[in-house]
Amino acid sequence: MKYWLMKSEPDTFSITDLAQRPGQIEPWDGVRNYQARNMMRDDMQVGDLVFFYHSNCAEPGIVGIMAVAKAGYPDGSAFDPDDKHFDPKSNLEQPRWFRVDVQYVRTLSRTITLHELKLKPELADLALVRRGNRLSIMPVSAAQWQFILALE
DNA sequence: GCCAACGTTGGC
DNA sequence: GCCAACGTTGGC
Repeated sequence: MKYWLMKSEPDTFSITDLAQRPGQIEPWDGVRNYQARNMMRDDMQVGDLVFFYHSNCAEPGIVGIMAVAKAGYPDGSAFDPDDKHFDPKSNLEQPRWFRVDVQYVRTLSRTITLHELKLKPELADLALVRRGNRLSIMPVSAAQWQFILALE
């Protein structure tokens, strides 16, 4: 089993939104970055655990845990001309973008803030805290996962 | 709202 | 293949 971290702007989609979805499952679509695409398409498996990270908000940080409920499959939002994330270069025969389904696991008792994570030498290699990082999906090692959870 | 850091696009 | 222009991300 692997561990991941996925960012979302809470104004667009928050951990609370996920918890209120039917079955508490949500397709994680609209990702238009090749590195993130490759991870969803090739590496994320059912049962993998994922930190839910709130970005671009008053208190950026990890707010909850979710699980991969469905491995990578073509992101249909790329085929829909009315969708914000429509991409005319993606098609059914050769889909360019992929998504996974995620399922709510739990909300943390508090937000583990980006500020706090940056202060920990143990997390120096975590992509999230590295300068200039903009990846919206990133791997988390088992050691990093356990360390972060122990901060809760 | 600002802006640094990236990623992508497209002319050449 | 280079690189300037442009668009986006996301902390602050």
